[in-house]
Amino acid sequence: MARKKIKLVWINEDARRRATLKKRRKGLMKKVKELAILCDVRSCAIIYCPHDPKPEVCPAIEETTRVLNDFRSLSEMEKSKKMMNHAAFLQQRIAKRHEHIRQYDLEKRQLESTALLLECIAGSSILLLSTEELGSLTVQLNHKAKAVQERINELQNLIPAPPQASVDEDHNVGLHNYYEEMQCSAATT
Amino acid sequence: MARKKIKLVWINEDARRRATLKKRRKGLMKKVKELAILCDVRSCAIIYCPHDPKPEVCPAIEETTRVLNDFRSLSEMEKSKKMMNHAAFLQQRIAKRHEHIRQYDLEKRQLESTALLLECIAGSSILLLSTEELGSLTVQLNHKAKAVQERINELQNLIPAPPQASVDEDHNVGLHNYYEEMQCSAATT
DNA sequence: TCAGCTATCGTTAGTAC
DNA sequence: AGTACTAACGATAGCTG
Repeated sequence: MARKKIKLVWINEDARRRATLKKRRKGLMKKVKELAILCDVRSCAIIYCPHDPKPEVCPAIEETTRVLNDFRSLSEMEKSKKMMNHAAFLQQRIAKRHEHIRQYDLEKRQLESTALLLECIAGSSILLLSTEELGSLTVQLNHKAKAVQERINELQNLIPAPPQASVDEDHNVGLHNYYEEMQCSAATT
Repeated sequence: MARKKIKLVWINEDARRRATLKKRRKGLMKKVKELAILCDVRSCAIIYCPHDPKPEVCPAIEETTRVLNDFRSLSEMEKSKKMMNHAAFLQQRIAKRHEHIRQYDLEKRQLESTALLLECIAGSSILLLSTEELGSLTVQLNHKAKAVQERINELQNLIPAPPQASVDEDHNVGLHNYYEEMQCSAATT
């Protein structure tokens, strides 16, 4: 989009790809925030950077608390205006039933793709999880993760601990680490 | 960004705001996909449109399966090139230990904000969950959801079933439905 | 590696239908 | 409401220090 038009394919050169990622990530996050302000929509973008296994950038944590604080500071009158009464809610539930039915179709399709995802997690480094998919995968991942963690612990006994990392962090490994662990497990079996 | 520069504030006119939302949402999703392709990062954007309480737009479900299918269709040689061997993985783990330590700090901070979120879920309709936050919330939500579901079932007995929705969908309610249910529960207690 | 710098490109606000 | 158009604007690829 600048001095030269680039083709929409994986950038091979490492430096160029990382520069692009940094620039575009910044631009993307800006646009997410702008949209949230301009149109008052809850919006969130998540980008997992490779080789940077931190939970990652997301315009959410600060933004979330800000939005929630705004709601909290609303007057009680404003709040009650936003709250529907009991009867209204029941009627709304009826009107929404057909919506629900459509939604279950979506859930069904998601379960299918979830099965595919789970299959690939064990052997690939390429992952793209949506919020919904993550939710349904969490339980299954936790089971898988336990077995993998045991394997990791076994392997830990085979290598010396590095000088600057004497802290034993292995008793509490977060979900986002499991991708590495699984690759490790996959490579050893 | 066009005929006239607009100030970064909530757009008051309903038609103009909706038009902007539609255009920018499209552009945003395009950029998310581009970034995923150009830099091979897992990326995801979620936008909740007002008055449209459906699970919402996300460039993930089709994209996920597409990306994974691409990976599957890679030759076995290409796959093995992407796989690291056992020893390399162990060395990589050592190098990444300090990364992990930093990560646990972040997790701690996230737990704090999660507590705030959970508090607000019960009483507000304003939600903005990141992937990580959703992951950690799922377990707690499932407990909450069970209690809410029982309440819903009680209420179901007080209203007649609508003609076009005779399907009993209440035995299998997805996570994304719980927001409504909780509002309902909150309004009735 | 990182932070400017711009030419150039992509996005989009307003408009017309 | 939706599409099509286009002038203007913002984002950014490649460069430089």
